[in-house]
Amino acid sequence: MKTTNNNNFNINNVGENVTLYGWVAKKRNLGGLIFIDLRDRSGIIQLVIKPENEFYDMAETLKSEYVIKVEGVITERESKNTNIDTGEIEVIVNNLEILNTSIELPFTITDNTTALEDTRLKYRYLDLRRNELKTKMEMRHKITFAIREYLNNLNFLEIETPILCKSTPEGARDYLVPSRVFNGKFYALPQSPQIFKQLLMVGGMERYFQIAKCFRDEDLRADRQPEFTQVDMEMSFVEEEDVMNIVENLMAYIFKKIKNVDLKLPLRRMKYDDAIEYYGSDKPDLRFDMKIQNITEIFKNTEISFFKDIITNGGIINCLVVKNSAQEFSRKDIDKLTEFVKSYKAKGLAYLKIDKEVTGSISKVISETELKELKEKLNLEDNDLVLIVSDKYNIVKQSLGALRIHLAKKLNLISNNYELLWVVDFPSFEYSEEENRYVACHHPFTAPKDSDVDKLLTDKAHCYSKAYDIVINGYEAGGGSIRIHDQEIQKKMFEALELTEEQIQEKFGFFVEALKYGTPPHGGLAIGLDRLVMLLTETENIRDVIAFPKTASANDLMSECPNVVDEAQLKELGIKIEEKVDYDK
RNA sequence: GGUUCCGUGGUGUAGUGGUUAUCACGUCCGCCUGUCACGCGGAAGAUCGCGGGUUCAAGUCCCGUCGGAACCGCCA
Repeated sequence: MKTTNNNNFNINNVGENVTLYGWVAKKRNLGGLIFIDLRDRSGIIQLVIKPENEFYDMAETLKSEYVIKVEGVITERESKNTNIDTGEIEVIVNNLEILNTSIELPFTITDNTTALEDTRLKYRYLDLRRNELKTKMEMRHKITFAIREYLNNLNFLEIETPILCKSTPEGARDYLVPSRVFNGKFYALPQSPQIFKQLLMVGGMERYFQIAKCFRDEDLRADRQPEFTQVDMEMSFVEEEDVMNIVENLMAYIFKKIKNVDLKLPLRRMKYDDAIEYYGSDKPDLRFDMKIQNITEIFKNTEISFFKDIITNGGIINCLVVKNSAQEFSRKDIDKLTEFVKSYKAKGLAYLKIDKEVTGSISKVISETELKELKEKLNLEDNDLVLIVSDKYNIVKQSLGALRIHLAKKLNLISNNYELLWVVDFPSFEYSEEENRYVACHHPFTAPKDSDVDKLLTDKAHCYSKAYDIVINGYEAGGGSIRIHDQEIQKKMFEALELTEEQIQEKFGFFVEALKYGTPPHGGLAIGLDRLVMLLTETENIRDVIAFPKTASANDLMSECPNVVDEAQLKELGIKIEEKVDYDK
């Protein structure tokens, strides 16, 4: 097979005869002399066709994105172009063949395209020809390749698990696939290979990994697609530190190889409760400081009525201090921030601008003692801005946590470093206001801390689990846990979740059965590959790192899926659509 | 399910209720022998997403709908 690589050539190849294949990226016809930028995956090389050349007329007919084959001689350029790698040379063409033509393009294939994303999504195959996407695809490949390399060296086996699975109503909504053989029955696409990887441990595989496609029928976000890829891992005979150790070393390997960044190991461990307390998030962004500060105590005897009400009702008062920025925030800016925290259910945003004379929403009502204590506790200086939310614990933390990120972006406080950490000691349960009971924070196979096993039934609020998330720059890049391998503890866990014996059998019967046959202690983790690639390619949009992504409403603008199917197809599956929506008009 | 923003030639845009709907790139035609964002001259190209309403008059205002983006809910 002939392969060419335009970018392989340089000044040392002058005089060589070469055969090149590629796309016409640009034609510059000077009327007697034609230059062509020939593009392949590796880059651009300039072709020259002179008037005396027998292929001159053919060259004149070339248009953007025609596919051509040329033979020619590598020659040193008269005038160099420092913008491209091959800028010192050009190819004097002595044979030209048009392999294919192209109709006019919807947008030009260029680095700084003006075309908006929806246009580019519709013609994704053209967008992929642009450097930006091409580089990201290459990067994604390099990352997955490095992962395979690393895990293979650690004796992991790559094993595929089913895509057609059993639906379980817990967690995210399933994508369902109707069964033709069993009318009325459905498969579900996996939300993750969770159960299978644990069964592989029961099956004695000891160390497993998979670059696994996962599916969740939930609404999308800038960093969330309905189908995405996890680097799924599971190991036998491990404890929390073993898993974290392997994964952070894998990360270090990737960061070194891809970005030449040296990670300092071991990575920092932060308790979940602390992450919430100081950063208002279980995925804190540590690239800037600005912790959430608790100032409830200062206002315990306050006369400020809405603070008083909050405290009486068991709420808290917390704040963020924006250093040396008070003057930058107009009343209008503060109003915008208020709207921002309101979208996180906070009732409002009180603020103080520190200066010789303190101003701001509560400056008239705050007592002298309170102000003095506040200044001391927060080390306030002139031109500091104090932003205060008072409400129920969760609302305060969540809104200030989000505001913290918002402000950092707005004020450009975020450093260029990569900040990785482990968030550990997740609670086993969280209270569901809706259901009026405790529900599992993670899946029901997550092992509780050894010291908390006794609390499973008696003190759910203080029961913590052997779960850990790896966080990079404020993104949850991966998460996992040590699983329950002891049947008695598993029974207790089901009991804690108020599952009846029937429900357990119906949902996880085969799995609970498997646990009885000498299940080794095991645990694992799944890395969100798309997010990892996002972070390493420095984009904030998950679509940028997926070859054929879906839009925010889970459409594929290119293939136009999902689509309506044949009546006959539905009939065969025994499916009737009750309300037909006419999507065409 | 909710909130906010967006939709105008192929692409990206301008457009205080009354214009022949702006500009740039691209496309097409002509000229041009060292360009690389080539240059110069000319031309074509738009049911202003769709439907309804208000008005003497709607790209512009209102309602709905479809499509796109971000966020909240959701994502065990």
